Amino acid sequence: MSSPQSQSQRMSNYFLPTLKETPSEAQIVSHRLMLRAGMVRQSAAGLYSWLPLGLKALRKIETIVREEQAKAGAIEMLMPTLQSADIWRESGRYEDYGKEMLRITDRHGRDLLYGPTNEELITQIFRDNVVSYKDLPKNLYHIQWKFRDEIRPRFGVMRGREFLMKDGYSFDIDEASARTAYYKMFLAYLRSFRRMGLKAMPVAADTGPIGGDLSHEFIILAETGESEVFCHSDILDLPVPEAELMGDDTGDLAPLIESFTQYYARSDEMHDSAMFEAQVPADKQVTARGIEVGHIFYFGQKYSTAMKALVAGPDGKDTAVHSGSYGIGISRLVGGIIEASHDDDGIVWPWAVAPFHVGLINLKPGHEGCDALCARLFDTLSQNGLDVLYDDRDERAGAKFSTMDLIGLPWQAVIGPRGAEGQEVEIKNRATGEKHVLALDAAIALLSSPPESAQ
RNA sequence: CGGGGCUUGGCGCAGUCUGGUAGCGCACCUGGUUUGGGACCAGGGGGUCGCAGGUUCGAGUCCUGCAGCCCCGACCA
Repeated sequence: MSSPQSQSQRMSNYFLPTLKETPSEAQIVSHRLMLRAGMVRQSAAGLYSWLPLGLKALRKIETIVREEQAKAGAIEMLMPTLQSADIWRESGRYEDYGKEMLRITDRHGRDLLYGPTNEELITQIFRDNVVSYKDLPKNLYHIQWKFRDEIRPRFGVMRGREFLMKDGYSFDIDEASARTAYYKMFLAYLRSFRRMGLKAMPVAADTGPIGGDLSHEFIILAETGESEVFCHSDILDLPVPEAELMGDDTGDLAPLIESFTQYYARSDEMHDSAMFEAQVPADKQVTARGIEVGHIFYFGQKYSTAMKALVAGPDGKDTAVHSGSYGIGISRLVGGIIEASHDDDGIVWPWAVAPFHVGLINLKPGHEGCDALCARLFDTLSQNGLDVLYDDRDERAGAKFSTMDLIGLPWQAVIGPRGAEGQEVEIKNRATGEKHVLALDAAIALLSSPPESAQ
């Protein structure tokens, strides 16, 4: 009964194994809630199966990233999870990477590895297929599972060993145009995180051997964040520039970027307290905890030189391309969003990444009036393109309310015998707890857009 | 990888010190009563007690080895 684009579900047909009690291994709130809400199950240290509800949230985040990458001109592709060790030997990282890299030998005795990142592979693809500056610039990305054999995986999906990441790579003829590529991604990241309902702050990051000012981490603020961040409070309230501001003529992106980078913002590893005190007025100094959800950096000719990714310039001479890489931790974001948005009763999903928009509760399945009104609401919302999770189980009211609060869908629509009588629906805003009793049409109108507080 | 802890039914736990053939709550099944914030009564199903050795008439319990998982630290998207 739902439209093709809607992914509405009846709970009686769904797979949503919720838990009343928290499994003992989960310590932080997002991990606890993801287990209790039936989003993931752990299969081994740092490895998780994504159950239907968790997968839906993951896919929504993925879609936002994909759309914003497209707007910024990046092109999607897909590279394999396993890579040949040969290209890593070429770049010199096979030896350097250490035990974090999972090394595998196939039946022929060839050395493979489960990719922790893809600079080598993309560089190989690039050099084999692009030979002229006329084909530049290019920005290629993929969204793929990675593996890093962390010494100590923890925090659920926030620091698993296997993780879903969007990683993109830009290729430019010189540093100036590479800088433009970097700026575009900087802005695309701000927009992506804002769409997910997050306040993400770009902080200066270590540029390593390359130097320069082109490396930023994007941090979302959450009390349980892994690192401490120090910033000027104004950076938190800067408006995020719209995509329309970014045509192909991007010569003047620098001022936009500077509107962010002019403020002091650093995580603990780069923090300089003397500089902080000097640059930020006391009443604007913010110290908080955050979770890194993205990292962009320019690495120049590091891989292109080592791996001979050369293109002919206008003068006919070969030069190594200038590259940058741009990562977003997609699976980590699921945990990060929950860290940033929950309460004592459960998750509070921002509209854009909620697994379903509306949780519909039938207080009395089998009651003719309730069933009919629920069916009408379910069908209409679904046909309007909304994702509805319909609790049609034969459970007590309290159990349904608790489950719905736990999984945290932005809107709850409750229909019981009382309301069915008058064709009325009780609507609850999950974030604020605010309730309204509305006639069917008014309820449909309200449920069709985000609750204000979730925007 | 250093330090600490844990492993008993799907989940949370007791039982281990002091050896005697496994228990509680939740969940699940059946029947009944309930029915707007995780109900109640009665009955029921489900566990080679992480694995492998050993001691013993007898091991969840004692000994040895191994594995898995969690926490703190160092490291990281």
